[in-house]
Amino acid sequence: MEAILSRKEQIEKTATALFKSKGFSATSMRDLATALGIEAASIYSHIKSKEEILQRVCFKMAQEFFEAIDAAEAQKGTATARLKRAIAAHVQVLTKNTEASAVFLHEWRHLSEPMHGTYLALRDKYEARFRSIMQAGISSGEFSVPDEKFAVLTILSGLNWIHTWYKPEGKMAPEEIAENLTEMLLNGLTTNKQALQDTHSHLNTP
Amino acid sequence: MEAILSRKEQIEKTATALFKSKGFSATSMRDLATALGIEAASIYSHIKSKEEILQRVCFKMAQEFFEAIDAAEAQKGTATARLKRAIAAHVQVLTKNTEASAVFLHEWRHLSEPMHGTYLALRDKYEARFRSIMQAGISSGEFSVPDEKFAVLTILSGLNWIHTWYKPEGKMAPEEIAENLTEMLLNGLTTNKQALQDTHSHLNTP
DNA sequence: CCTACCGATCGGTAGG
DNA sequence: CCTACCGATCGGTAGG
Repeated sequence: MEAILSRKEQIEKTATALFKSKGFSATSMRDLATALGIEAASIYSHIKSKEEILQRVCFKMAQEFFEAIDAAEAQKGTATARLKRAIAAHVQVLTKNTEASAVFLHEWRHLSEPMHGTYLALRDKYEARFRSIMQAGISSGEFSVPDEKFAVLTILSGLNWIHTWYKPEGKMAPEEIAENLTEMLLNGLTTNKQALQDTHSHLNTP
Repeated sequence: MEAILSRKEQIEKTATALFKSKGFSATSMRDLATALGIEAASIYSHIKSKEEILQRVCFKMAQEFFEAIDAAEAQKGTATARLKRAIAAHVQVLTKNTEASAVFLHEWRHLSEPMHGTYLALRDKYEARFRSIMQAGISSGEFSVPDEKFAVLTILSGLNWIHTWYKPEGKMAPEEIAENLTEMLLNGLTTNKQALQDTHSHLNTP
């Protein structure tokens, strides 16, 4: 199951690991060359620039996320079911590519124009997919939420920290992570929905 | 209400804004000097090194977060009430210092040892405060959660994206943000807790 | 893929 | 706070 990587793919993979751990700007082409066991100048036989690597990683991951949500939304169902599938799909992509996901989520701001703008537009398009599920759930009465955009961003931020700790050999499988997150985000922490009212009770106190 | 800033404070404030927007590594002392209207060499009359600025920002914010949670936990109450206050306190600190918060949350990895280790230890201590509230809530039956550490990190990640969009002049006030987040995290999205069961129904289907 | 090298820029210091 | 400057390192190119 070990894929044979072309030199270009090796460069991308090694660079992704370095970009994640040191950040794009703090990673030099000499760092990358050393990690690959070659000279810095040799890298340029395979790629045009340092930024090209970042572009490839960012847009490859964008594509993966879109393909995953396309698959998740291919089946119909209640908004709840669709949201659950979208979350699971997102978690699958994140856990399958933790390093590339970290770069995708944190290093994109080092893209120069027009790629920087393209990235932001794609991100908004992706978030819009979640927003439309959210709207459907609000219309159908499945969801009750203060602000739909706010809710979507809270959900996504609840998903996007996974790459910071997920390890394939860890005790939690991707499906389990997705299930736990869905449970928390859809049903909340409290055992009964009245519990929160307690914190407002002082309003009724003389 | 405009505080008069010492030159050192001006340097820190300007550097914080640059570190947030460009990242620590991509911000040069010449960038900082230009933003301040002085020469790069002059900065060193006030600070010892570029990293010293980062250290000061990171540990000043750490202190603010601890002071806030100390205040939030000074009053007793149910775990639900304490969690709600801890969330509100965290949101207050985040919204009052969006730029410093961004640096605190994203640029700390550029700290060198031993500060890097100190930072991580402080972060764990802070998370432990939330974990202990979570444990109390589980013991008392207020909370039902798959994994307590997982739940805490999901909550914090749901809070820590706020700095990316919050504007003091925006339509949502910090208290409102805290309330919306608490509502979402404690009660979830769904109008009734049975809704999620629908997505499991295929298990019972022949 | 390497040697040899480029101009630019980096964080920081000396000395006033 | 400035001028003048340091050695180190940067991303990248020429030419093989």
